[in-house]
Amino acid sequence: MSDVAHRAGVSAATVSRALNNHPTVHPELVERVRQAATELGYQPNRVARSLRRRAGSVWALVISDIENPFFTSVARGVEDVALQSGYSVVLCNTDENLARERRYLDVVLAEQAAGVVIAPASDRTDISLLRDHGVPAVTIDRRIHNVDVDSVVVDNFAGAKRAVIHLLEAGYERVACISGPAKLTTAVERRNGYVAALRESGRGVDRRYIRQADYRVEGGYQAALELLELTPPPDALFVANNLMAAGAMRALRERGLDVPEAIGVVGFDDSPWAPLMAPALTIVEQPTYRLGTEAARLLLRRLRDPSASTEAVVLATELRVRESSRRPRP
Amino acid sequence: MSDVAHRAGVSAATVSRALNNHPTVHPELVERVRQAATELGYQPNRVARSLRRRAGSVWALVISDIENPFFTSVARGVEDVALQSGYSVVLCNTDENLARERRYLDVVLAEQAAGVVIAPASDRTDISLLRDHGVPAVTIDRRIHNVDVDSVVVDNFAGAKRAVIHLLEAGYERVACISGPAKLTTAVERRNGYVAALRESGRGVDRRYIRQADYRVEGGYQAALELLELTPPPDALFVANNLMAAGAMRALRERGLDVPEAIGVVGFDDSPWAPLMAPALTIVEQPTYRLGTEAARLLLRRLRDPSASTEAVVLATELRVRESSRRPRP
DNA sequence: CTGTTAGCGCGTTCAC
DNA sequence: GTGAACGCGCTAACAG
Repeated sequence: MSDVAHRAGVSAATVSRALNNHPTVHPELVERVRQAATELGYQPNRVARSLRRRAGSVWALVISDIENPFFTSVARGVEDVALQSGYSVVLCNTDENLARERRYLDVVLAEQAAGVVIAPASDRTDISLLRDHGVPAVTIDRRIHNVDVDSVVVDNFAGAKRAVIHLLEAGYERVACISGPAKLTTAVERRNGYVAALRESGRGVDRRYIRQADYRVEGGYQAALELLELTPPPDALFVANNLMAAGAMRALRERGLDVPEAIGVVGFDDSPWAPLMAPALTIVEQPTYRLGTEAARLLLRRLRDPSASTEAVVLATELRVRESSRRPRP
Repeated sequence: MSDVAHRAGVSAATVSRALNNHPTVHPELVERVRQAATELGYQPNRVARSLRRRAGSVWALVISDIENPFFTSVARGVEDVALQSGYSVVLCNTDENLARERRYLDVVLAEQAAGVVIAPASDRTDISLLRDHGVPAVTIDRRIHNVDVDSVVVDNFAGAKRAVIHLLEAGYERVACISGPAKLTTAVERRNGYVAALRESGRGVDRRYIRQADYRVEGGYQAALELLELTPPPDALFVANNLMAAGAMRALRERGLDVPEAIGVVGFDDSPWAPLMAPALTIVEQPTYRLGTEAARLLLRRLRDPSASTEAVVLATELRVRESSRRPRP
């Protein structure tokens, strides 16, 4: 930096101001500094900058399962608006593991990230650490209890309810539910939507038909097998996430059950392979990319005005009917 | 830090030495310092540490398509061994875009990453920047031309050749190839394997049967449609990556072509949905997780001994025969 | 509008 | 074996 200053015939402070678009610096000097900087191939040392400014220029996107296309799409959304605003974003994968999540939050803090977008691994994930250190955070997908924080989620309850009503209207009688971990708000909200749909249609709720799995392929597979052992077995499945839906479909195929004739299936959240499966899977579609851009927007807003009141965005879902829920009328 | 020093009745320098396991510090003092540190909840400021040490403790994993499960699995591998060695790893997604890749490399440099594992977006990606600044790098999946760097790849040539021989042995006559971007070594190596298999079997190579797509779903879809327009159309497809294979299968389904009866298909690289498709897709399996752990191993080695001679690891692939290539004998 | 000065929080020389 | 002093590269105060 002092080389640049020397070459431009100014002081280091002016180099700093020029390169950071400080308004009070003479245009001609800005030009000279820019010139000298490019000639010398000068790149500001962001670590030193972070140390001094006490805030870096990268966002951390903390997600809970990098293998789920849901998060990859969200990531695209966050990234696109971050880059536009001069921030870079790096991904941290927690694997739904609280210890790993904690570790990454420490790293984020110690590395002085400018902000954090996080899909909490639990409804009690502690983000107070972040706030205590002045690092703004936005939660996505899942909620945290009793914490006042900017957030973006989808309307899981309505989406799930709509899906189950769709199955009932198609003529299925015994709809079962494969839900997710109780520590995730998405799982309980989707289960609640399932229950509400049954109630409103005047049916009772058989708790044996509700299985709690882990949002992973294998979990969905196991849960589906267990449900099929019941008497009478369900004739439709509402599966609360995309990965488990894939597992459930495999279970049905192995058991030789025809979908949608013998059993109907609706998943929650789309995936690249859902339309390719045989039969193509009906799902509740989430605006994943938009989830990311909204989160980024909230983070940007908070960065500009730390004292703004918190905002909670709720996005709508949409039922995408394909083949797996089209029961032939008797 | 000075608080800790004060509480432990020592100087800041001793705190630093104690916390970094410097051998020359008295065991009793180490204990006092540790005590004081935990009591005060002291966490070293990693930014300041990076500035001083001129190297941080996070690795950057620069990948080219976060939506491809191939990379997510590799990421797991890298992460698992990095965490074990006290490093954290963050992901950067380049989208096969050279400008974005360049930008992330600048960020990585400026943020003083301890090391980089990168799947280059092109065979001419410029790694020299990293080396000039003393940041060790390991390339994975794709090679870079004319650069001496630690690398981990799979044997694409052999894998592709094996796949095509499998199709020929199954009785298919006119095998076409959907390859990837010419700037990626994986694409040309897989295409070469395809050509070699045809040659060795005494067949000619019809260049019209070779299509170059972009490693994405839509590209595979389009390429397959084009191939089907040919006269005579191919009766088998070797598709050089998993995403394009999904697109190709969709094209075949739309055209009403039965797989594997009317046309056989083999993909390269597995995916969660490949076994779920109808018919289940035959693929060349890559040791993705191992790719990640090997890359991490090389990086660790280089970190410990910067002057070690470079190592190039080549991992074997394995043909996983499922349904899409099982041609019924006439 | 620009230059000078003084740290940001550490790790590393030197003396002792 | 330990402490004092210095500097990593940058930016925020202040003074001019």
